Amino acid sequence: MRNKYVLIYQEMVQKIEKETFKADEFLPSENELAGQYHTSRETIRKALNLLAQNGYIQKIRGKGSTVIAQNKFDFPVSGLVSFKELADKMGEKPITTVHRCTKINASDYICDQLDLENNQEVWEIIRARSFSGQRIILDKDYVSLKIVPYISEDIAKTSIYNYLENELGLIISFAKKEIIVEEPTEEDRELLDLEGFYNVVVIKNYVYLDDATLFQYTESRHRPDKFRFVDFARRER
Amino acid sequence: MRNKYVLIYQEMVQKIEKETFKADEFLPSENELAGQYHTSRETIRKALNLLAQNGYIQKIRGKGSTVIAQNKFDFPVSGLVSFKELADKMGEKPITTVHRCTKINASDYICDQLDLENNQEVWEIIRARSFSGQRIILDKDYVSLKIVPYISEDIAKTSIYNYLENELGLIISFAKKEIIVEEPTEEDRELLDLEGFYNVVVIKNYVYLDDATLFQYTESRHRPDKFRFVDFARRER
DNA sequence: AAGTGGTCTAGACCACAAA
DNA sequence: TTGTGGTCTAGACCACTTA
Repeated sequence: MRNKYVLIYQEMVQKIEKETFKADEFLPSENELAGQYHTSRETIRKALNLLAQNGYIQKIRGKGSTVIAQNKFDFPVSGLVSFKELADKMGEKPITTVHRCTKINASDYICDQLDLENNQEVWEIIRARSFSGQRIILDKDYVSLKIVPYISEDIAKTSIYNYLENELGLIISFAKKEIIVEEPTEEDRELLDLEGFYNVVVIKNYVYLDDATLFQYTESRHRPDKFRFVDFARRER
Repeated sequence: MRNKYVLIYQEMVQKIEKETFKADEFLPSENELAGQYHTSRETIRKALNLLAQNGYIQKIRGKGSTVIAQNKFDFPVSGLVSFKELADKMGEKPITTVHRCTKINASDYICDQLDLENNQEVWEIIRARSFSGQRIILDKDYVSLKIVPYISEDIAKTSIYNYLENELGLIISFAKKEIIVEEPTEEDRELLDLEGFYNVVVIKNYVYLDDATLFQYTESRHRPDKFRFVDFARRER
């Protein structure tokens, strides 16, 4: 049994997506919902705040909470998502090729990115992702050996996140992300089908655990025509 | 006098940025803070949740709330920011050139983006942004005439957001944003110093008011070497 | 066992919108 | 005036960490 407010949130997401609650209509008031769910108003408010944060509703003081149209984007991904989760949402079946999955002494650049002492050991995992025969994305992962003592090529082939969370019991909590555009490296040209494109989109991802330790640095290098980033943002007051 | 929890949040942000609370150290417990601020624990928790959402702290059950290092990015902008606010943060002084600021009948494409009936009137504002003599960004704004009856070239030259919020009293609430990479158009080549770059980064922005009405569509077209997007994201449960 | 953060409650008062 | 969402309180119980 999960938290009440999360359950209410999930149920309301369902209702919005199935259009039991339609776009531009008002939800029942907080007091009504509190009655319907046999709970207190503050608990309802926690659920509604989750809906607002994730772009499902807009709360309007004195009036009520109105449902925001979802159609503008078919692909409402913002935040921290593994490649596999993301591909699932897009309904595409990518093929992963593992080019490297070995322990190395971290280069100066990687030490810097992962806040490590010089020459500490890390896992280096390099994988290409293909969609309909085209190699579109190059993922380069670096994970501290202290936190993850072992990774196999098989794991790299399926889902590292699944292994870390379900097998090792690590809890991934937040990430800092940077998106820039770069010239392709030799490695990009070799491992991707760049088809004459002169740039790659690079997503640098710094991933942190539950206890706020930085444990993974990832570069996801995309062919520019296949890159898309979608975000929902509330204005800071 | 603002809300108590916002005041507490702001005060704690100050303390984190001035390193009264240092990275990797724990904050006082929620009960202690409630005592210090002469308030209830739930109010302290609202302030701490704001800090967590914005990447200042990580809460760890059973232990406490630890301060997250800020240094990883000098430019922690995520979300909805006008060009001018953004340039201010970067400490650069851009020059704005207004190429167009006129009423037009919206094209099919613009009607589609703004959810308008055919041929409704909108403001079209096209502006180039120069940094140290280089024209780097092309901003194309479309605003429904129904909501904003008048915009002058002078306003376009300074800050439209300032005009909308402070003069017209509109309250901008949230935005949906999409980032993609495109080939430059003729217009891009004409109005930007592309310096041989073969791509532009396009940020499509759908801006909504307080009452959840869509009122503005903006395309911000960047030279790829000058584009950078930074995000902080918590993993969805 | 003691201290921490996470959830939930029942009630109060406020600011705002609409009739 | 009524109903809405926004804030705040004081207290309860729980799950987890550490000693």
